[in-house]
Amino acid sequence: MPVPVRSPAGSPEDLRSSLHGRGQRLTPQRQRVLSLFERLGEGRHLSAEEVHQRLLQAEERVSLATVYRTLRLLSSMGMLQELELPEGGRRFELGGDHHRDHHHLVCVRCGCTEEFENPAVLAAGEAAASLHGFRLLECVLNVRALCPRCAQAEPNAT
Amino acid sequence: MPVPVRSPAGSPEDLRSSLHGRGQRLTPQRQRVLSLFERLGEGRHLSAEEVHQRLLQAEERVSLATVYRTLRLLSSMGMLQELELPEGGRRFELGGDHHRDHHHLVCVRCGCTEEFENPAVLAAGEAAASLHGFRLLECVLNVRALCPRCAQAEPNAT
DNA sequence: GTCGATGCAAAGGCTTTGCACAGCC
DNA sequence: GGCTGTGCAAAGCCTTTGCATCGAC
Repeated sequence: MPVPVRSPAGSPEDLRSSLHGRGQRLTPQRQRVLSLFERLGEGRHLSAEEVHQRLLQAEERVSLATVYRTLRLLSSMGMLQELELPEGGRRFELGGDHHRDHHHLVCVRCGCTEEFENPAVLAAGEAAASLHGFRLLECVLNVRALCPRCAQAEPNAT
Repeated sequence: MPVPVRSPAGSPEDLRSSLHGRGQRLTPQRQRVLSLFERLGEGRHLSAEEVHQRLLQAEERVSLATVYRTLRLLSSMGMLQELELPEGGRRFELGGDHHRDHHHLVCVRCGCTEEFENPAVLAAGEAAASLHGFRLLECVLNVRALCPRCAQAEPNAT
């Protein structure tokens, strides 16, 4: 295979060429948002407001409207991924290669989350999709639960 | 009615006693909302707005604010269950016995959904919960996909 | 009769959008 | 230099809340 050294997903060059392919541009704001997620590493979930705040703290001013626009853009490009965690509102994380089979254990009380993987889940999603003639895009398991600390504080089950 | 047999979950008697246990009351509005879901049967997903519209059509007027309050109440009592389908906004469905292992195939384009079950998913959720010391409440797999019709209309992937 | 529930309308988050200006290619 | 992107503020959606009245118990 040619593809020499695949540059890290989301590097400025990657981002630039992906954008140009769509007739769009690489701006400092877009770099800042993506690089924030890269600094944090995979598995960090940020809301739009948190992205905005962290950029402000890093002296990298980006307006909130642009944060929203950029999160949507990067998600549509697959560089970020939107989570489905109603407890905490909309959140985004880095979209790695694992993104089709990438699951969350969420504490419904304090909102803390753990990630895990399990190929059986993707297999179940694929089976269901093929049974109904759907084309699978992504398979997200959310396990709503109580973390050890909250389970202690709230002994009665849902 | 004597009601010798165990009344179906969510019957007026059930609802009344559950409410009274919490110092709350059985009102016509609350009956109307729950009975709407029962008429539709399990596996139907309605937004607050849809509940409101359907009640209006059935000449059972309930204000939208009360619909919201009632959906929240019934969910907290476990008689309804909130779905996590970001594509279509917040939705509710009847909370049956299957609710711990109850999954959705969602078309990201047209929003249509299919339900399926697969014990392997619950097993995966339980494994993850126990690994991290969490107490599992509910296990929801959302398979984001394209339904047959939309897949045809939009041949390119994510 | 009491106290919780309802309806209405107003307020509240969060997110998107219109517009003039800035800046990437 | 053209056309996309940005910032700001205003608008929009969905949901919740304050308050007077109603009605279940």
